[in-house]
Amino acid sequence: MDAAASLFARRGYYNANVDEIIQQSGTSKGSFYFHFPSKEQMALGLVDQLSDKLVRRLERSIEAESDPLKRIPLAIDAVLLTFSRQRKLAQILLVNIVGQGRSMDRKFLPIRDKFAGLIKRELDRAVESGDIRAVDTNLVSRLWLGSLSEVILRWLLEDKPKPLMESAPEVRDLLMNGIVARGEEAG
Amino acid sequence: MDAAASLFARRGYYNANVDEIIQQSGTSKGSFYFHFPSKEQMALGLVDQLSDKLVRRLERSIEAESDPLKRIPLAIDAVLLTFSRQRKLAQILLVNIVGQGRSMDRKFLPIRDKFAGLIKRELDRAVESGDIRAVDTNLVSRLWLGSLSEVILRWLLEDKPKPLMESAPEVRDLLMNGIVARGEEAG
DNA sequence: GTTGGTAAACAGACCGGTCGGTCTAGTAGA
DNA sequence: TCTACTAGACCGACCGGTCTGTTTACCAAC
Repeated sequence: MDAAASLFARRGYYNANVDEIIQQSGTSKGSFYFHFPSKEQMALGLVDQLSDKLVRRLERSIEAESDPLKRIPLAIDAVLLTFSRQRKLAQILLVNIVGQGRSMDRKFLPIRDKFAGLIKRELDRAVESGDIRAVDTNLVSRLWLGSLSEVILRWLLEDKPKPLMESAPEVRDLLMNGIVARGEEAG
Repeated sequence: MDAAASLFARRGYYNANVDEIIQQSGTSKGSFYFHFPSKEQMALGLVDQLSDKLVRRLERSIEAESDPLKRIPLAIDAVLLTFSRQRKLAQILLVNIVGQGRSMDRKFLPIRDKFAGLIKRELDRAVESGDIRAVDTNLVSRLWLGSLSEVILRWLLEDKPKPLMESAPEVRDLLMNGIVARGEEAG
């Protein structure tokens, strides 16, 4: 029951025990283990599903725009906006996906690839069209992924976080600034 | 026994049980709980200690240089070099510090501040001296922290990671490029 | 130098709670 | 009556933390 993803979001993988998940979703142990082989597999599946949904959402948010140099900031905004409206999603996809022990972390690695891949594809488009410098898009996509993760992570964990969207313009500009072709300007 | 920090590095906080830590360090339960009030406090203390040591190390690596525009890349290199030589340290400080449940994560937040603070101080120097644009150093320090974390995290988790230092020059340039004053050039 | 006393430090058996996961007994629908 | 699914009591392993000693270090008194 995906509704019980809240638990993973609120307490992390290890602290969200199956009994609670069951209780929260109004079902039972028997039911849970009929549908999922194990807690681990269930978590893996959940994360997979959530990340797919997010990637699709981001792609949809930029499909209307064809200018690579506009698509990228659009996507950045979409990421920040989506997470700022869905803390749970952010918590799971950015925080609770790391630090669960080597083997778990490894299994979660492909998730990060999905996002990095999305960024990379956009960067590649922009490079091809000559709008940005011929950077190592693979590397840049990771730098960006890390940057965005960190900003959002702070927002999630801080006591009195200022609205995430307030930083959006600056984040966008700073990231773009690092890669736009000399002579051009971001924004 | 800090020698048993290896366990945290290898298995993560929740999977490193006290019995193993004890066994690995050749001591006993009684001894452990004589020195530390709890597993949690011990982990917190360990992380604190490790991060302090790293910060000092980084500061030492740039103290000889006074030109802000040279100090920064120097620090970036030092970070990558240190971690590439000490996987354990990286694993603990970058991976196992997140996703341990909300309360734990919150307690670990100050650690990230230490690093972000270090970056910020250097950026501030560079802004003051006019070497870089008047960016929001607070935000940039976080973007950079995230970028570096992500790059190192991949390197830690990937199967056949290429040497971390190979990416160093490019990471350095990309980060610098985003902030140097127009007309100047990084590196 | 030996004794005795004290407290810091260590050892490891043990406990109590927790938590994935299983198992048997159902129930609903066809 | 057969199958898909649900219920929830139960189990066994695990694991932080405690408890009861025992050792070690140090020091004072004789």
